[in-house]
Amino acid sequence: MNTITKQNERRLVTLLRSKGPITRMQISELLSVQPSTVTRLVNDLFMRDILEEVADPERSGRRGFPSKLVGLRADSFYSAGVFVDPGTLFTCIVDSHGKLLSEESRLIVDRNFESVFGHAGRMIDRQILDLGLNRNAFIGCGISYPGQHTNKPGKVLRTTYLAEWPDIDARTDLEPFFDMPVHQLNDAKSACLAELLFGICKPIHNFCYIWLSYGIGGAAVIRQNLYLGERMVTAEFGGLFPKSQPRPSGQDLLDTLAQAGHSFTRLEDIPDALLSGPVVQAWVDRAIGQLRWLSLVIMRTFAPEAIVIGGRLGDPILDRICQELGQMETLGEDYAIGMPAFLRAETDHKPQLGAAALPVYFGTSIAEPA
Amino acid sequence: MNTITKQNERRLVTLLRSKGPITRMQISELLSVQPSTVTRLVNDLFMRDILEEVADPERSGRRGFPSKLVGLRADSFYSAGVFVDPGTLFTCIVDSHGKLLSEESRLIVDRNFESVFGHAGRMIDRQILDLGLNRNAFIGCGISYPGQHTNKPGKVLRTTYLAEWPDIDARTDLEPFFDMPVHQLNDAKSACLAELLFGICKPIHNFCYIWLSYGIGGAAVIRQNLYLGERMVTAEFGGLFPKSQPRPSGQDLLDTLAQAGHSFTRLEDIPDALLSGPVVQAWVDRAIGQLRWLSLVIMRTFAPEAIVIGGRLGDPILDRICQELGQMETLGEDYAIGMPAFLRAETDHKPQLGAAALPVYFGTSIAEPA
DNA sequence: ATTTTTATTTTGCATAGCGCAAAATAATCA
DNA sequence: TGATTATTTTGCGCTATGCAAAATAAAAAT
Repeated sequence: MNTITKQNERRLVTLLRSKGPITRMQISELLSVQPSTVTRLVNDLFMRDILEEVADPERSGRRGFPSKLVGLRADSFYSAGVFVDPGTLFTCIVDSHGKLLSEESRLIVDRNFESVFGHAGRMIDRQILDLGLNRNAFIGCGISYPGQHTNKPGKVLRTTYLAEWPDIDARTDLEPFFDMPVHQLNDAKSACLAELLFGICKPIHNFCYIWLSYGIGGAAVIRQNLYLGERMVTAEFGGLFPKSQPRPSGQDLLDTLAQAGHSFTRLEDIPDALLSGPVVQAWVDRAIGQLRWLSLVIMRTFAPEAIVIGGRLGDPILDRICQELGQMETLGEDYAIGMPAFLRAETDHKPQLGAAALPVYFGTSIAEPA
Repeated sequence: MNTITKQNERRLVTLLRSKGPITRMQISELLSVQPSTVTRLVNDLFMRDILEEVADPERSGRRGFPSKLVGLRADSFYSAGVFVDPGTLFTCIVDSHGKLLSEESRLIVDRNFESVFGHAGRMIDRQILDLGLNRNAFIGCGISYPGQHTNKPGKVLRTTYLAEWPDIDARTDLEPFFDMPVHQLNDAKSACLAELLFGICKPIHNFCYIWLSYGIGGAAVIRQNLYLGERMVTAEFGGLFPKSQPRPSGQDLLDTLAQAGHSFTRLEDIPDALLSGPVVQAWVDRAIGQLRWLSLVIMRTFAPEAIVIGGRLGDPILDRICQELGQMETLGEDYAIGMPAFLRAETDHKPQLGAAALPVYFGTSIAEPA
């Protein structure tokens, strides 16, 4: 694989992903390096087929050496993603822009760890073959599933749904199934990376992600870097809610519906009629109040520019939550600092995109120094 | 001033401050650089009188080239600190280890901004003269006072006590009074830096500081770096408490005592007898419950190794709070990750030390890359 | 049509920083 | 006294990058 290792190379790639194609002069200013350094950097990455020049539509009729835009090539590398829904296995291949090139899903009948990842590996292999891609054009494979990270570095707590799974280490336990570098993060943190690299957060340097799925997860991005701490247990927003009422998770929604006589196991199964009905609406109203409080906590701790709402609750609910939070004038009584932007996640429909974002993030991004 | 600019120089200084004197081999390993690089780095800093060799008491009777310890020189530079208590001006000079070389305080009679900082500048000048120090051996002067940072970069919100003050920018408004680089941060964040550089947190890379003074402030240190975000309004823990009961601030303690018939304006005026009496004890009990909840919030967001308790509430109260929090088995019902260490701040008796820590931090520390 | 002006990009040169390998050093051990 | 050992330094070369001058390709002026 065509690895991007140098400090300034990664800074450049991160910049271009965030800004889209820009001129060499802009690169020079934004990276605080000399134009000559940009030339060498860019030429080197051209030769390695990582960057390309694209026509500048705005640039015409102006004096001086015509500037050309430099951008990331979509086909500079590819990434594979595996998302393990408790009942279904989702796999996909994306290009370096995060465009979904192929996807394949499969019901999980045998929940055994070896069985699941054996299938996942074969599904990825098949897709690479079908797309006619070169295997070593792959920067890696990302694995994601619901669960809370433990203190052990590189391990993810087994979920309640997959209770028989062992604590899994990406390198030793998963790599044999995929024959490429493997990265692993839980669903919330992976989804957050998909927004950062491929979605609505591309231009945003500091944000927090509230992941509303069957459970509630979260992630914080600081200076375009996922904040993991040393134990990966940071920004676990689900655990913050007071126990006086149930936290506004998808599981709680299912429970609420069940109590009203509508039993479903999966969030996707809730019919639209019910989603716009009074039971769900009342639940959403309560959730918005709770999430407003959570947003206050986030602003008092991380104080990000934006709070991103995403998850698997579905568009009707998440859109409304995001919209109503965004219209609020304040988050609390003595809340004096400005309101964050509330953004609706773009990539949460396909959690396998989050998984595919992991190798891109760990393989091409970098922390800016303070 | 003998500035420390190079990346590895700052990494080395940060390392030595954190670890104390260590051998060149240890430096090589801990910084992941070649021994030869250490030699050059260290020799360069020797010549600039920033480092010194100290005898290794443990190293004797062992084979091989005897290793000598390399440490920071106490006199490599000095720093000045100004802390503005609403009623009193505290100034000090410290050496590079944070040892207090001199201090001077003065009641504030004229609260006018120019008057206060005019006095502060002259007090610092006098102390430099008295100590016989060279003015350009100073890395800078730190200014600290209670208040919440605003969104405007480099500005500190004027406190309620000093309401007539304008928003102050360190560079433009304060530098004229001191004739050296000036840095400015509120009381909580400055105190946090004093613990990081001079106090109990020297060996700790990730911690959060709960500052219990007349108000409640906070700060977060991530990988030995103060986390300020872009607006400096991060980790404002005081704003997190539910409004159902008053937040456990010094002001609340004074109010509580006043209601019990004991009126004081300053926390230092509370007599010991009262501090060990039932009114204060009951207040502390309530405070511990509230701070336990705050600690849970901190662990769910920043998930630091340690939570540090400091402020101006005085030793009897703060010691007890810290001790009781540290003995708890859990922070909440479904709290599954390990307990943080609860540490009692060492430098909070002298908030001017926090101010003096600012130039040291901004002038010699560095963020480690992720 | 040619020259000038302009903004952008590239080239040549110099230097700082650091890795690698070999040498030097100062102690203990045989 | 010489061998062994751990640590530190020296010599060499490479890479990344800054700086200044040159080259480039367009518009504007002549």
